[in-house]
Formats: sequence, C-alpha cells, structure tokens
Amino acid sequence: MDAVDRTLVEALRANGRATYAELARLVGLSGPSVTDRINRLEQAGVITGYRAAVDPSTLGLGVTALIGVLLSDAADLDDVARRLKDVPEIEDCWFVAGEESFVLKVRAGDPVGLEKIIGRLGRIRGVARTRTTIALSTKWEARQIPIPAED
Amino acid sequence: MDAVDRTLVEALRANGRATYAELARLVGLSGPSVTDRINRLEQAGVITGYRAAVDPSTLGLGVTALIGVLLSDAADLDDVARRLKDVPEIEDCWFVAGEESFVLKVRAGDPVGLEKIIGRLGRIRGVARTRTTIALSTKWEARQIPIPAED
DNA sequence: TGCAACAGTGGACGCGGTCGACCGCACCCT
DNA sequence: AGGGTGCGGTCGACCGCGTCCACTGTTGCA
Repeated sequence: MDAVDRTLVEALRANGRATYAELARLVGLSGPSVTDRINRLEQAGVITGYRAAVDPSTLGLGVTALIGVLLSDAADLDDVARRLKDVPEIEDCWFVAGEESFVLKVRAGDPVGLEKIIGRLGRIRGVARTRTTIALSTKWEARQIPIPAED
Repeated sequence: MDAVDRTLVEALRANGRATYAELARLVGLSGPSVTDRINRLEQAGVITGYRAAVDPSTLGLGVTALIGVLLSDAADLDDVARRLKDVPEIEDCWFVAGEESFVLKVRAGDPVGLEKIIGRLGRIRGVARTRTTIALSTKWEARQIPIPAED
C-alpha cells in the first residue's frame, strides 16, 4: 500500500470504470503491473467491489430517513440485527453507543412508505421504540474523503 | 425506464465494471443497444457515476460516527452548509427535520481524530452544539435496496 | 559471489467497445 | 389508406484494451 496504490484507489473511487490503460498512464507504469496491483488491492480487501452510483430519487425513492432503534431490556442483539437485515429498505445499519442501539438509514418512496417501514420495525421482537429523523434534503452523500497519508 | 433498464441498473449496481457484452447477454440485446440505454440512463441522471467500493478501515479510517448539529438562533443555513462542506472528513450530510438541523456521517482514524473533527465543527459560525453518536460496528453500509416496480 | 524472489516490461493474441449504415416498427398527419 | 418521420435495434468492421507469457532488472540473503 504505497503511494502508487493510493493513487490507484483514488482514481477508481472517482471513476470505477477507468480502464487499466488509463490508470497505467496515470501512474506511469505498464498495464500488466497496474492489473497486478489492483488484483492485490482487491484480494487484500481494500477494494471490495465496483458499484454504479444511482440517484435514488430517480428510482422513485425520494424519502431518506435516519431511524434510531431502542431495544427492550433482554433483547438479543444478534437476533435483532438479523431481523433488521430482512427489511430491504434499510440501506445502512450501524450498531451505536448511546441510548439507541442501532441507527438505520432507510429509503422510501413517500411518507406513507416510510410509515410502513417504521411500523414493521416496531413489530420486530426486541425493538422497544424507534425514533425517526427525516432528511429534508441531502446536501451530499458518499463523498470521497481523502486517504490518510500513513497506514 | 422499462424493465430492461431496471435490470441494467441492478446489474451495474452489483458490478460497476460489468462489460457491455455481459450486460447485452444478460438482457438479450445487442451490445450497441445496451450502450445506448446506459448512455441514456447516465444522461437522465439515473446513473450518476461509477465508484470503487473501498473498505475505510483498510485505509486507516476505522472510526465512523454520526454527528447531529444544532444551530444557534439566526444562523444562516446555507452558510453553515458551505462551511460544513469544507470539512473533508464528512462523508454524508443531510439537512433534517427536528431539533438538530444537520446530521453528518464522518470517518476518522481514531477517537483522537474524531475529537478534532468535533472541535472543528463546534467552532463553525452558527453551530451552537453537536451531539455525537459513535458507531461501534457497521452491520452493513450502502446495501442495494430493491428498485420499486413503478416509476 | 551466486541464487532466489519479486516487481515490472514488452509482445502477441483474442475479445470488447465503438461507430456508421441499414432495418423495422409505431405514430402521426393529411 | 398512404407516406413521412423518428426511434430503437441489429449487423459488420476497425481500433484499442485486457490478458497471458517469457524475459529483465533489482534487492536481499546466504
């Protein structure tokens, strides 16, 4: 994971469909050696995949919300996490410190859809209460934050 | 935006480096027509780009936190948003309904790094207070949620 | 000094992306 | 009903890219 690798990762974060030839020109190496490095980055788990970035609102998912999940006493964390995974509208799920045990980011088509999701969450065994925060606008999402110099 | 387009979007969300030939075989069309459709999806703003998915912890960004930002009375929303944008560690920024005006998702290398970010946020003009929730573990992130049938 | 391991280079081959020309269909207007 | 138009798709050809393999140069170590 040297400077060349960091450059490659930056370039692929900006454009996941960059050709190996382009990347080779960018870092001043030959094509095969760039291929080697990227394969190694993938196998090391640095690059976990390549995704098309899609605007959810164009797919009819205009509502974004953050939902805090409070558990009942004696709830099984793993069990709740497993049941949360069955709710397809949850895009992100963090286990957090604080009064709330999980924070979820969900997408819905409209407020009615969001209400249905909240209802489903509340019916999960072990979930005591939810606290929903609606995003009125998304200033930005998934911005590329700089890679720290050291490892 | 018909069923074929949805299939293409799903496929490119799963693998952003899929070749047009693969996609053509998948949907049963010729290469050029798939290229046309994808170009149209890009120009329509459905597909906004292609990104390599990177595991932040392998880059030395092991700490994820959600930070709620409370504003002072008479704070200028746009001005605060602009100053938040200058903080590179903020990966997502939503303007939300509720006592907090913004919710941020930030990444830091360690708790000390997070403390520095919180300090910087608190010094932004118009920011009255912040409330930080640390993610102890990420159950999942950026999961592909299904595309609703209708548009 | 000699050997081994590793990273990179260069060339050759096959496949994929791209472009232009053509086709068929649906829609519309008269 | 007929003709025109535009759109979406196919086909074929050319160029460039990805991939594989053999070779090279360097570093580290015995």
